Amino acid sequence: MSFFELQHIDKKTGARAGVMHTDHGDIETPCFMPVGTQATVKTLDSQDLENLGAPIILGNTYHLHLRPGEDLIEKSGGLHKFMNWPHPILTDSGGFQVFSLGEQKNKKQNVILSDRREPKDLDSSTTPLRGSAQNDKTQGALVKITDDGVEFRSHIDGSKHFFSPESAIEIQHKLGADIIMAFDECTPDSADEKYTREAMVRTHAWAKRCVIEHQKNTHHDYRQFLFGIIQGAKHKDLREESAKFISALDFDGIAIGGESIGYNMEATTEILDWVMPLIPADKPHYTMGVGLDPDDLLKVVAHGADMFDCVAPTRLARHGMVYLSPSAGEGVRGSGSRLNLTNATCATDAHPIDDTCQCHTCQNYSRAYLHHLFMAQEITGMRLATIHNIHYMLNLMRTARQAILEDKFETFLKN
RNA sequence: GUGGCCAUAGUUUAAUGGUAGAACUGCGGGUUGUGGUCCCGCUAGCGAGGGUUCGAUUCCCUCUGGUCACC
Repeated sequence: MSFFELQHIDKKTGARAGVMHTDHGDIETPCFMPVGTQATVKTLDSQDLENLGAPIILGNTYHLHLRPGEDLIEKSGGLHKFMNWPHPILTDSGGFQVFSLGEQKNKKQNVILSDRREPKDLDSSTTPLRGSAQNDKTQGALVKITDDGVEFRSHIDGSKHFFSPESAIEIQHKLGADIIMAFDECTPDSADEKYTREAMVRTHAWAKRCVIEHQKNTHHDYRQFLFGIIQGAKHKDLREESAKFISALDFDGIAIGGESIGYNMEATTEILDWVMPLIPADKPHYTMGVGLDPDDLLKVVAHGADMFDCVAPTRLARHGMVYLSPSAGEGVRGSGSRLNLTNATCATDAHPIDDTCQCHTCQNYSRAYLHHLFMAQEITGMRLATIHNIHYMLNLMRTARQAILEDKFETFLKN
């Protein structure tokens, strides 16, 4: 059986419904993938995820390599057995951390290398990303990027580490996820075109090396699928070149990465318009980092995306922010598409978060109770809010998929 | 009972003879291929009374409350 099966394309919008077949189960698309960086979707355990019906979750190579280490996880029987999750898993390669940890360091040092809101022209080609080290004792640590790979410092203890395309794939083989990602470099949008091209060419060379390394995989008796990642920032010519290059390699799926993807939705949909016609239709399309707002999922689905992940539903939940469906009227309060449970108005509100929601949290608990848990900083509040937000995203995708199968996705978008 | 010291925002505190600054809390906003991290706004204060002074949160007196020492 082939890995990906494209089942239907919505006649009006082009939105796709399909299914990915893995040896740990099928994943119906479009699908939202909850992020479980350190072998756990924060505050939840595998039983919670089972109850939510999560088809697949993410893990992160960077974090798991640093702690507890891929060797221990392999000895434990792989990620699935280690975390007692028998269903599909995807691991990110760690390439994004080069970008994101560099960003965090920059903020700590008040060095503006890349301002996401108002991009500025910077000479990034000669300025290595300042990296790692939330620990200021390791101040001055740099992420060094060469054609060989990336040298970086651990955010845990400041120790030096090195990722190459080969080692990133080898680590992911040991971790044992069903879907693994090529090692890429995510360039800031503020980088100039010269540097962005250099990074893209490097990412392409790394992609080829990842494919070669992946062919040596002998770690498991089940299949691991490898996805390539398109880069090129906001440059149309680079994006098109990258889409063609990555599509020509022997990848099982195609991802679209970059700083804008998921953050700037206008740019995201424009980039998808550029690259989608160049990507094979018989492979799944993964937009990395999309899902800050539930509507964002629908926007990229309408542009041909099949899978996406975002930390927003879980991170927002831990800060008391929960999603509200458009139909959550009926005496409930909340502005826009989400509600802050820590708001004083929730203190005496006997309603659930969302009267129309079928999740465990909304079926059993009031806003007043959840407000209390957050004000008292009780960890159960985070868990219950996380359950709600994950349910919201998964449910949104289930209903979207149904609409696509019935050629009703356009009207679905309007409601 | 006597003597000393103290009293500034809900809390802990800073400065000042020309109407007070911060931290935490509180209220609200933000959040990318995850830091339960972090960031940004806002609200909120001179214990009471009297005196000196053009003007007192500041100097003086009394009261009230707290605190320490001694008896």
